[in-house]
Amino acid sequence: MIPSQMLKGTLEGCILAVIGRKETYGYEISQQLEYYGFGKIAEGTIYPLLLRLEKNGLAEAVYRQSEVGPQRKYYRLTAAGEQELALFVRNYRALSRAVDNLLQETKGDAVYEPQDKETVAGK
Amino acid sequence: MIPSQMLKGTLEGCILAVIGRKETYGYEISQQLEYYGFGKIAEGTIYPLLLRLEKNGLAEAVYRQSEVGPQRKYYRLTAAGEQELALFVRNYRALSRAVDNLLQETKGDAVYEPQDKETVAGK
DNA sequence: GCAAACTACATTGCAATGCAAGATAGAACG
DNA sequence: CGTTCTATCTTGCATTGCAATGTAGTTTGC
Repeated sequence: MIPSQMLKGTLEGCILAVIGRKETYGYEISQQLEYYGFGKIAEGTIYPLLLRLEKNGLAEAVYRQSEVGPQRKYYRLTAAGEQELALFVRNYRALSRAVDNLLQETKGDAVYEPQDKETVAGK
Repeated sequence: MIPSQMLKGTLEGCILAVIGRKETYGYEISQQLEYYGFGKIAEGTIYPLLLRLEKNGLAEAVYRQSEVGPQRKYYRLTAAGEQELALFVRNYRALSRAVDNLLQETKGDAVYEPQDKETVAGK
């Protein structure tokens, strides 16, 4: 279920993308991420991340009443947030290409030629 | 060039993939990664990671002489390392699918209906 | 009314990991 | 000898996902 280390750096961008689509709040974001196949992302991950986005000026928030529970804190992207999102997409594509290049050759398992002889040495 | 946070968790798997293709050593791995589009990965990243792989039984190493410089420490995957690599590939694919799902809808910028009624959920 | 369940947000402290900076050392070349 | 390229390693730091925990409003059932 997607190891946490692999989410580092990616999750922030993904949450920017979620917010960028439509104004939304933490609890809903966590449901969205699950829907998209990220698995259950802990609340202890999401809320601090949202606060960080706000603190860094990438998102801004307003409280609104809910008819079904406590107040919700709705986030939307700032201009800086949209730039950051665009940057994330570029970076993610770059990583994705690199990994795909590599794994593609890994599949077949024998693309590189055999190398020179052994000259063993202790380890 | 690919922010460091985004490499977390992914880099280890990629290095497993590089080693899995053919026995190789740290310095060459760094050149391979650059060739594949990962950018320059610091040596302070690669060598500790290789030591960790060895310590965790995912790779094993032998020293060999080089004709052009100091000794090289060649790594190859253990059986456990190959399993770990296979696991990484599965996890990476899962993440990749999730992000692609999300970004795909982000592109057009207006895939979600302007709702405020529930009727919720994904498209 | 009261307990449970769901919604909703937040904080604390920890663990994993990429990286900068710096050290060490062999080989080749002018 | 000094510089450059090859090659490995260590220390300490910053970032960030997450478990654990706390708070609080709303709804439902007894």
